[in-house]
Amino acid sequence: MRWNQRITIKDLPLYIGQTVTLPGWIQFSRKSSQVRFLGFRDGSGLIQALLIKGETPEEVFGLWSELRQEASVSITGEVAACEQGPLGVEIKVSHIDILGTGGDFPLGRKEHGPDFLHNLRHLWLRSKKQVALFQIRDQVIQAIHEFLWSQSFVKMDSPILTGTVGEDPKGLFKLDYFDLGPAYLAQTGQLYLEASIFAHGRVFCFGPTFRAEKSKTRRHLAEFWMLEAEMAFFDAQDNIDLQEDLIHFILNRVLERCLAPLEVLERDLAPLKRSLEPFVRLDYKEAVKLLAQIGPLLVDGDDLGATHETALGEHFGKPVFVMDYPKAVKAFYMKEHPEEPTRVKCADLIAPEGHGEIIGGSQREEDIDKILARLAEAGLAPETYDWYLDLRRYGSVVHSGFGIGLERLVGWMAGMHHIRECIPFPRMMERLTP
RNA sequence: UCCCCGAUAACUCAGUUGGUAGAGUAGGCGACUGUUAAUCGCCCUGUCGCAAGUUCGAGUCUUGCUCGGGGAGCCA
Repeated sequence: MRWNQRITIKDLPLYIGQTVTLPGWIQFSRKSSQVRFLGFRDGSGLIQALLIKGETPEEVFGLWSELRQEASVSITGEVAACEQGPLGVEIKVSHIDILGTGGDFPLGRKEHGPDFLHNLRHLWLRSKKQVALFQIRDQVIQAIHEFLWSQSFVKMDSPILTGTVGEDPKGLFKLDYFDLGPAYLAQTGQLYLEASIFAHGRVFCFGPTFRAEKSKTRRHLAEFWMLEAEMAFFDAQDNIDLQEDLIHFILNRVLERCLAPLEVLERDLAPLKRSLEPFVRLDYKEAVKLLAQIGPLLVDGDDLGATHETALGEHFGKPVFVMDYPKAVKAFYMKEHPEEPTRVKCADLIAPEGHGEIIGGSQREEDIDKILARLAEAGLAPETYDWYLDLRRYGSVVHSGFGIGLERLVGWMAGMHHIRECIPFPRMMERLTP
């Protein structure tokens, strides 16, 4: 049988009354005197398999002691309708082949601490909630690609090894690169995307990003996946409109296709549905005024901290764009505000429920002299950016872009407290294995 | 880098004024006619993170170290 003709668990509702053979793993087992139950998983779904005394052959019934959690087995049996379970079917076992034994699987069905779970991440991924979480992550990734490709974006992968320092000379992972001295793991693909818009108009990249910051919070990882998009002839307003449409598209997709995984994770859907409304758009100065009333106080000119973000998210109960920050707290490539030269045309999107900033974006400065001045202020060597400055020398245009932290986005939608669970193998300050 | 908290059975934790450790879960055996974290009975499980100090005596008090958790800053 060809691979694509195999029967898997998700197909079983179509096979009621028929006998099928399925390979998979035992998720759990329970028994009473007359009936024994196996939770059986094959990657496409989870189903309950029954061994019934007097009905199931004795030699199969006698295999019980070997049918331990995470043993791999091939099960043959008749598919029957049943009330319980998401698929509404179960399988009455007539034969079992043991493929691989289970042993004492270290993860039980009870509570475990984060350190223990992360040390066993390679096994933890098999558990029900983790399976649900990565189904959601996968849908988010698919939705991002679908939306952007449907809007004429071209995927232009950016380099991971880079010699140019992106924005922050600190916080970079450094390594030796042949005879050329130090190389760095990319913190952003933005400058490369800016180069690409002149060829393709609208581009994006989506890949791992590395930050050597010694961050120990539930919102930070040393390695995370970032979607970055860059658009020619988009001003700050267009940029925000696009971001809002993209997030709405992803959210609709998750609410359409991920209801079962969201239920497994016990995600309250009300805040997600509320986020289908238009997002709040708040000028930085309005944010300062609002925070003066609702607290915590934000000093005019300072960057927002985590507590400010949480307060704004709680106040509105849906995502909030905070726009046009002070120039001093933002990167050199952001476009100077035409009316207020102390500010830049940027926006961060803050997710509700304490999930913090999930998008950072801006219109880019297209005036080469202003960029040179900003580089000098920041103490960055202009010759390092010579190729980037070429983009302003040859056909410079209005353009904008943004970056989305995938794990933060997934963490918000799935309602995860900590984003370290939202990536298969998290890389943090004190954790490099598995 | 800074602040706070923690480390006791395979896991999650309790452990009183300092007197050599206990529960639940997991595991083993048994019971139970359909279980959903099943339930019930019995049994098993210890370098109390490491090192030093105080003391007749330290899981408990002191110091140092290691590891972990939460938060800040930075950012996505």
